[in-house]
Amino acid sequence: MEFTPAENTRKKLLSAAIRVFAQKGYRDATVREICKTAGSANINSINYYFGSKALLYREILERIFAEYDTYDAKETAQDRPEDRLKAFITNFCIMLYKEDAAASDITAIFVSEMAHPSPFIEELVDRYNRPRMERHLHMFRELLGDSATDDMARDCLVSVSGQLLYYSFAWPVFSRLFPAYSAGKAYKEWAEHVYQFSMGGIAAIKQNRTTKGE
Amino acid sequence: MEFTPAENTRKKLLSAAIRVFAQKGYRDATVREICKTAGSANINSINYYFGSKALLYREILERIFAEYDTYDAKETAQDRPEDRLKAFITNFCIMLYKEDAAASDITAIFVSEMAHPSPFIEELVDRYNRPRMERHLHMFRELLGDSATDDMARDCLVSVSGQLLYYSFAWPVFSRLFPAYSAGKAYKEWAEHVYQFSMGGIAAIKQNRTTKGE
DNA sequence: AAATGTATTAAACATCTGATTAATACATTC
DNA sequence: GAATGTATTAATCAGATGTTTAATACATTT
Repeated sequence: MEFTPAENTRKKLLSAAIRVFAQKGYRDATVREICKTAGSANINSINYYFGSKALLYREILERIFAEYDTYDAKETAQDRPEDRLKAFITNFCIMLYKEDAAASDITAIFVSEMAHPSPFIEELVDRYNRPRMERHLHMFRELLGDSATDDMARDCLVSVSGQLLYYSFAWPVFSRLFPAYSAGKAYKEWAEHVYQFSMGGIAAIKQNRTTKGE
Repeated sequence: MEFTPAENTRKKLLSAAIRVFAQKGYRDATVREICKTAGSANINSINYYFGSKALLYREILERIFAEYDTYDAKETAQDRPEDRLKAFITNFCIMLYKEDAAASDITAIFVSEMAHPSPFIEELVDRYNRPRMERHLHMFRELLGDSATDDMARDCLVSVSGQLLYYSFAWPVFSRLFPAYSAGKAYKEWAEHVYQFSMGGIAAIKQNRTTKGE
């Protein structure tokens, strides 16, 4: 399958934009740098192919949705809540840290949205985060047992999410503290640790609740 | 104790800058908005009193160091590693989430530095993060027991830090998912949860290591 | 009272950025 | 082969931003 020259330029702009947006964030990424990264494409190219910088960014977000949706099936296929938690953690680590530059760039954009939201944050939350959050809350209630409150499930969700997201946004600090650590190499061990740590944490919360309740 | 008019203007500029930097980040904060927030101070004021936007930002970072140093004593005073962990978690939650606008603004700047570091990041890591990291690694090795490796201690440190920092940087997403949640009101309960969850997690890591090792 | 130093204001400058326009080259179609 | 539509380039615009300069007001000192 061949592409027209135009489609090639468009594709080059898209992957260049993903890289630059991931490194600089939406605001700090300039159309000039994106065009330069794409291989000396003209400044006008972005407006020609995408309409504006904002619409280019929007199209990239669309690709994030599509990419992430493919991971959901692996998670929901599991029966036992422990296995769903394990799949959730593993998938997230793969998405974030596997040595596939494209994938980790996409996630960097996603994390960048958290810290400095663009005008598209509402849509992103509605389409990506909310449905997953509902699923995960249900999963934690199963893991915590009958005496679990909604607040407990939410706190556990935050505990796990916080661990998973740490490297993504604290990397500039962490990498200076542990120069030898490579997130790309270690993501399997890290996923295993998060699972062990979280199962222990959930057990402690569950037991604490049971103790208090009797 | 009275201040000269100049000192008043300088102080007003400083607190206005903290607020604006916290909301917008270093790059997106404009000197014009800072001056406006300070009460219609002239645009030139920042260059007059601080030399430049960058030097103003640097002075604010200095204040963050001073603020955070005051919390260290409470933590290191504890004898048992469990109590130090509890103090570490509690202090962090107070710094991050207590309903003191000035403190939470300072933390927002700190977190913004993590995700999108300014040229001052090296100094910030050296002066603030590294000494604390060493202390905390030591604490986790104590909690994990003799069979603990450096990697285990580091992973547990990340697990706790990730939980603590989650709200700070994921707030734009989280607040849309849980509109009723108030980080300022709930910081005590959150600190208690992180402590329980983390002690359970540490126990699980410790036990897993012991099981494997025997 | 004059002189000096500090504080404030207003205007302008230089740079960067997203967007637009006009012109040109290329390919396809009729 | 002319006409039409697509792709690329170059030049320019309008707005925002950090900084600088010049002028003015105020306070203190001599």
